[in-house]
Amino acid sequence: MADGSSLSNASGGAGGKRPYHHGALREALLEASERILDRDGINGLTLRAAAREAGASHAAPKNHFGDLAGLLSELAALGFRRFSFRLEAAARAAKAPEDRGRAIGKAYVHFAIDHPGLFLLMFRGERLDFSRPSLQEAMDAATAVLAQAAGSGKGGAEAPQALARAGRMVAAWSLVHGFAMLLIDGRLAGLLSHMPGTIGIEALLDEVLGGGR
Amino acid sequence: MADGSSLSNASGGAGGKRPYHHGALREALLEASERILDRDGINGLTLRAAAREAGASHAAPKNHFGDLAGLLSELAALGFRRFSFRLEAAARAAKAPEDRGRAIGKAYVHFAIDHPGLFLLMFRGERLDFSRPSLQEAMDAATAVLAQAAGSGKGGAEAPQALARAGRMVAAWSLVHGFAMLLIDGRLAGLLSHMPGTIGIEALLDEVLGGGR
DNA sequence: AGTCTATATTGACATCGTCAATATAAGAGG
DNA sequence: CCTCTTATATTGACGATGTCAATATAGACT
Repeated sequence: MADGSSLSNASGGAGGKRPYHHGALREALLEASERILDRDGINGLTLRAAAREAGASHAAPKNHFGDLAGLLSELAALGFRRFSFRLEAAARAAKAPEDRGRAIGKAYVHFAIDHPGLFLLMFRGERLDFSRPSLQEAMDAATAVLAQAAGSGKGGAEAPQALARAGRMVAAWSLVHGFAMLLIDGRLAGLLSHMPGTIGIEALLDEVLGGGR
Repeated sequence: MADGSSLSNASGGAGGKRPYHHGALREALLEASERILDRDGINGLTLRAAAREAGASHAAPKNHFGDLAGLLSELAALGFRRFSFRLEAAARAAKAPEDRGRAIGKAYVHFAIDHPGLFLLMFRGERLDFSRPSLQEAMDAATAVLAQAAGSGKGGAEAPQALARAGRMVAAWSLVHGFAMLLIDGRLAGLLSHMPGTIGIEALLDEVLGGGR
């Protein structure tokens, strides 16, 4: 997943003459896009920048993604697949079943911390094209992981029960999502700097996740 | 606040000849920007579009805001001031002190629902210039309202107490912020459509806010 | 009056997304 | 092997955008 060494066969070589056809330009563009996202933020991620970083001409992305929204959507889909993977891994790693929710919540926030640009891209609908099947599928899969995690207690389908279950699930989702968003946007930095001693994000996150226990 | 009639003195008049100097171009640009934000979303809000909508030349905003980030930041500052006002009004309207937190939470989400574009602009740091004093002040004021609302229980300044208090405050903030963000981004639409009967956003929000009681 | 300064316009440039036209390579079918 | 077709990539162009420099205008101040 983090490999990518086998994909770039002609970009940086000393041979100098790139073949007219890249061979795996789609993957190269996605990798370049993620690199740009991490380095320059989402505003630096443009079609032309991605093409440049991948060593292609400025209009090359059109063949593979059609559109800027297409490139961003495929990248977001990739992010959602990784996101699901990490959430599931965290759930599996939790020993006791009652620790699962907390473990998933921590994995949720940690993913946002590790990949802030990607996370923001995934959860900012404006620039994405939700009609893309790959994005739809990846999003649905991630949502399913979250729903399954929060809705562990089995309940009937009657309205009041359903509302209560949905409320618990959305509350848990909102809690971790809001924390991640506020943190990524630097909204908690001032608070943390005013805290005594060496209280960091982890302690605060533990407190936030553990408060409802 | 929603007036603005007295500011546009020469834009749409039948007289036709605009004076070289607008007289209140700064306010006109801000009003035009908010109109564009509501109509076309944040991607449609450009310097030139704002100038166009205000009936000025394409470089006019430079004199008042210097920069695109400047215009967006002033608009965000305006949003934060309105935000604080509504949160405080909600806190005042709450009869019992124990209802205050819930009232502020609902006001928080309602603000996001009423002004999604503005809310996203306010809480997306990428395009803002936080070195602007007006934005800083407006943000700090809003944060103070939230902090005061969540930290009603007075506690000492020792580390463990401070951590617990910060945890409660951040948890409450994260909960409403995450709910607002997910809702605005359409992430809860699928969930709501699958709910039986006529369960709407309000019921779900009540459930989310009441779950911790 | 005259001058100064804030305000607004015009024109230009680099960059961006997107399209049409063209070029190149790879594979299919003879 | 040789054509023909198709997928892939490049080039050039266009309008839109942010930003800057140069210029124009009008109100303020002396």
